[in-house]
Amino acid sequence: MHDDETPPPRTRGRPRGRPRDESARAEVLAAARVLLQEGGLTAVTMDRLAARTGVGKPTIYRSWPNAHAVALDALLQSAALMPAVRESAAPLMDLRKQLRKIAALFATPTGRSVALMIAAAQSETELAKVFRHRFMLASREEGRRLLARAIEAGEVRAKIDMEAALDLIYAPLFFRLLVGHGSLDRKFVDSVLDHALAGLKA
Amino acid sequence: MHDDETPPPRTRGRPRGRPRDESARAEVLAAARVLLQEGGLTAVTMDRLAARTGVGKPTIYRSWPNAHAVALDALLQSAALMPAVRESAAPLMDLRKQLRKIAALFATPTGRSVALMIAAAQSETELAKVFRHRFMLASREEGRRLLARAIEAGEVRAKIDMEAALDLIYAPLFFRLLVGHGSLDRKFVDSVLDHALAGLKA
Amino acid sequence: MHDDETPPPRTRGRPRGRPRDESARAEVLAAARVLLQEGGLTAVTMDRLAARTGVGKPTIYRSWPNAHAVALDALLQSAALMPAVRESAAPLMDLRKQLRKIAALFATPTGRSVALMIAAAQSETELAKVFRHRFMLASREEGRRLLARAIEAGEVRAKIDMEAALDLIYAPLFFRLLVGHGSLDRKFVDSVLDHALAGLKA
Amino acid sequence: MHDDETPPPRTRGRPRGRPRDESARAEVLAAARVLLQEGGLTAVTMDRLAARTGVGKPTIYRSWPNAHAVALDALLQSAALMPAVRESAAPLMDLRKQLRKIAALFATPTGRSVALMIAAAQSETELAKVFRHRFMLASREEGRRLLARAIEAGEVRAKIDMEAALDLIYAPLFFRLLVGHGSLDRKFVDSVLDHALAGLKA
DNA sequence: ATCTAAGCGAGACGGTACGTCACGTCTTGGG
DNA sequence: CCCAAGACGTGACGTACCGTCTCGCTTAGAT
Repeated sequence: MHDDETPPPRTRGRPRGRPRDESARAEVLAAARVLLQEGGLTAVTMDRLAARTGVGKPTIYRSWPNAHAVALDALLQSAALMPAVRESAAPLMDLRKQLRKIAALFATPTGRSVALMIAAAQSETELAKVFRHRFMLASREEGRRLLARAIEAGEVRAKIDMEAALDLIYAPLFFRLLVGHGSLDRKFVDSVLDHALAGLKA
Repeated sequence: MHDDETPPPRTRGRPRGRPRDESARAEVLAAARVLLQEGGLTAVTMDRLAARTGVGKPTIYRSWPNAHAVALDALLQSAALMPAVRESAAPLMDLRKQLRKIAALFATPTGRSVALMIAAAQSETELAKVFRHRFMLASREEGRRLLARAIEAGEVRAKIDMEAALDLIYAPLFFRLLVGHGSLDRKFVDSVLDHALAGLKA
Repeated sequence: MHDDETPPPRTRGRPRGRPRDESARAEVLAAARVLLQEGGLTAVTMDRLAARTGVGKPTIYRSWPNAHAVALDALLQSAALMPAVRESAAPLMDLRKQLRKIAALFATPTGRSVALMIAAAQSETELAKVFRHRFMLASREEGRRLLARAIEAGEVRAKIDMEAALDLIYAPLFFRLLVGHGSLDRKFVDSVLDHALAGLKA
Repeated sequence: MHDDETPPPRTRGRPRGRPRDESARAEVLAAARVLLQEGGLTAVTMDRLAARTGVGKPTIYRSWPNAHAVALDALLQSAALMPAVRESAAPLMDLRKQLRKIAALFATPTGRSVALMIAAAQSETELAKVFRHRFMLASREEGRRLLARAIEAGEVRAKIDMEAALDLIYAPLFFRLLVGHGSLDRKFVDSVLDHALAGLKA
């Protein structure tokens, strides 16, 4: 997924040469997941990944540019991250459900990894962008759709600053995850959304 | 500031022996500031600090537990960070002014350092707590006071969830700083505040 | 030349399958020669040979057991190495001419490669033996014939230790090549031969 | 001995800072000696030296520029290499004794290491020069003195080309060591010397 | 006027991880 | 059945920092 080599636009045919060993990639990602849990992001080192999996270091470097990239990929593969919400006829309720799911995810050990990842993603790499879009903005985009539908339904007034509104709703979640100054439970999520919507309603 | 050494309970008199060289501490912090700007947080290493300042590594370790601590201290010393706002008779305007100041700070190169610091502060050290309280929560506490005064003044209704409201207002700033998906200008700040207050007003 | 594969005892007909591409062998040897000049023996690596020639690594391994073998082969192909001396009626003069030729060869860049090759040939491989016989002992054998003829002609006394005498004459050349403590010019060659023959003459 | 740092001409006082741990250096050299015997020069790698001795790799690099340098140093420390011959009243006999000693040394496993070292010393480093002078030329210089005394004593005629004569005597030893085409026993040494001296005698 | 404890710079120490290179082998699809 | 391409596990390379330690030298209060 974070392969550093842009495949040539070979319209047909395999790319020649021995294909990469996908099982090796999978093993590396699995090991990265274990290491993430055991010791956090800093525990995910190339040397350890290679030692645990029996995969050679150059092989890992062929698929990822550095150890953080592996960790990120491992995190992204963690299933059901930021899962899409089934959209019903009540967009604001869908929004609430989505926020609750995110909060629940952040409350698990994975949440800690995500926070560390946000931290590591500060360096301006392509990787960082991928992470931000996949993790921090994907839900926000889904929220944009839901909010638009709420406007159509007349549940939210049309004249809002969509970007500001979205940050208003999603930022508090990440803020609490990063700062840890308060709980990330359903009550908090509902309260945030209630206060935000109070200013958005028709 | 982050000195790890509990001062001996010597009730009076100097502690015997050669006193610490305060000028060395200052030089180290200055060098840390330069390194932060030059190459970000990862550029602040003990070896480089020692080499640039001519201060011995053990001397630095006497005052800080690790390189990140020095960087944090350097950042904290950056004057006028999160400056207190002079409180006027219009608390909501004071709040707006404060948010604008924060946004302005985040838009400078220092903002980038702050973001990196937030990242580094993810590890659960005493240091991280200091940083979070000093940087991320100090303004929020000031906001709490302002909001309380606005309630007294009848500009905001009394029945609000203060914690949620505060996150609603402050989180978007940090969110944009960390994710960088949008500008951190006055327009954004005002819009966020307007939408938030719309749900809070009496 | 160093092909490790015994040709199948197929008495007639082509050996089945795609025949080896002889042009590939030539390209590899040419690339090896270039690399030898550019960076010496250590610059001749399989990866580089394959990359420069567009020949697959396994293909190279089919013809040579390792990179040094290719370099040696390239060196051996350098034409006119240790050329046979046309034998005249004056065997001692022929000997002198041969030594001068060797010294002249050693004084060229090729000489440096030969020295490196001698070095590399220290490991006890079949390759090393080939190199030693082809490079270091071939001339010595020619010298043996010349010396024998000189004995027949009465120019050298019969009672000599032929092996010792040959080393006496040829060793100094290689010694200077390897150690580089003195020039390898005609004057040196003549002087060595004069002193050696002084003890061998009838 | 091959320390890469020229000590400042500090006439008095220690060089500041923690002094190097000489016991670590000794351990490394000992390990190098073992590795040399076990697997020859190529077995002496930094990783193995570090692993066997418990000395950190950077520490080894502080004292030697690369693994070959360690091996060379280990070899040079091998006591009694190219030992000085006690000079008697019979310089030609002293010479003979010296040559026999060298041949005896070359016949031991150490001889093989020396040959490998000569090989490795082909690259033009400072190390190579040290090795050549210490190993290959030291005895030759001793021979120069002995030959000079033999001339004084009238045992060898005055009009000889000293450089050529020395190579005539010493080169065959190294030649046989490197090429291995014949034994390096006392008989060979004596025969070489006899034939060489036959052309040098008064 | 000593004595003595602590801080000072310098820099070596054992470690860990880095990212790269070359090795020699293996595995593809295509010729 | 050979070919190129190229991925594979191995293992060494030389470097950067880490946080600790050991030096000989101030420095300055306590004796």
